[in-house]
Amino acid sequence: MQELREHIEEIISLTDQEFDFILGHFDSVKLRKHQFLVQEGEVVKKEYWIVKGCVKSYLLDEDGKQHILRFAMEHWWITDYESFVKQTPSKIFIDCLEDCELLYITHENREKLTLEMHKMERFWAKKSKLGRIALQNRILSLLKNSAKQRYELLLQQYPQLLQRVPKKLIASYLGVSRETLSRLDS
Amino acid sequence: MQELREHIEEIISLTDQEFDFILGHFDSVKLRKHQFLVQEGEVVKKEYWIVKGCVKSYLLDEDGKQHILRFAMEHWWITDYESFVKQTPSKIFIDCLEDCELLYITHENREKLTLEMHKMERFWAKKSKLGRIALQNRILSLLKNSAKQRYELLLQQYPQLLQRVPKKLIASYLGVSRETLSRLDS
DNA sequence: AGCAAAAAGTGATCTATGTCACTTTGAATT
DNA sequence: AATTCAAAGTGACATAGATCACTTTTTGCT
Repeated sequence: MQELREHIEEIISLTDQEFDFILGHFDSVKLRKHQFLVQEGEVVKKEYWIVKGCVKSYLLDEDGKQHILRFAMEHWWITDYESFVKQTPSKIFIDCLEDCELLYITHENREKLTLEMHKMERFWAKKSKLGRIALQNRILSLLKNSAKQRYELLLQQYPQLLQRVPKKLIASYLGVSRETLSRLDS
Repeated sequence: MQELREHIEEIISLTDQEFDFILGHFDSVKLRKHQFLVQEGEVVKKEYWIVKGCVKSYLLDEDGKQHILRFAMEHWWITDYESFVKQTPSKIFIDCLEDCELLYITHENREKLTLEMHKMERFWAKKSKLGRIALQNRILSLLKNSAKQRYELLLQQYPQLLQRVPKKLIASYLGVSRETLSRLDS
């Protein structure tokens, strides 16, 4: 898992032993397209790091309509942070858009690792701050930009996304109907 | 500043000396209605904790239209986290909706205190996690709920808000025009 | 390759919300 | 208390986007 090491070392630097120690707190799992990482109602015990593949996290409303919270792909972390942090039942689903290879750390191991290794506490603190900033910017975009502008910004920021994710899901992420997105094409 | 102590002790517990040590890293300031905590373009050096009063943070778009990011009042933290964390120029403004009494900690002192006192690192990590979760839920609400539902949920969650904040600002926070909000009233 | 299912595009129509212009109400300031 | 300014309400109209129904294209599957 050289890739995970590089990922972590973008924020903190590690010796070989330290990385082995960290990795010892993770497990790996392969899931196929359509399998779930998280289902509504469960108390989420794992945070995932994507080695290979692509997933979506979403909420189902009363009418069974799906609202995409976010996508995640290679080298992104994903879980339901509300459930994971508060240890309360999840309101969302996370499932695979492609066959996936994942690393995960349990809530317990993450707490342990945080205590055992102060650097990792700093790593996660930084990730949490950056995650918050990203969400802030998404809210600003929802308030300020039209559907078309949001679409263009998304394409600009993640050009690969369109190659991997059906447009109807992108529409949902942007908060518009798939028909509207279709007519937006620029 | 007994109130700040109580606030921090909701998450970690402190001795008298520890709290004094923490408080030594803060300063206080009084600002009058319409004065700014943060202005667009500056690199934000302070995080504020509101002792008394109420502020808004917002972005001005090209047309000079104001988009409210959030409000904050007694016992809430506020700053532009993007600018504060990354030390880049802010895109937003924060100003007082009422005369305010504020405590603040500089970026430098916060870093220092984080290093000097591990408990406070944990406190801020927790705050950051909770802040992220709140933003996540706001996004879900923007995607899932109608303007009317969002308004009703907001009133339910912060009934005091309407007493203190003009409706046109609440409209902006919800992402609708003030006329629409006016016609929504239920 | 051949079939079934999902995704994407599109026309017609409906609806929520925005915009503009104006009035009324209320709050702040001298 | 009088004057001024900001907030809130409202009618008329414009428009972005939703919804429904149907077609076309693309993509899995066996």
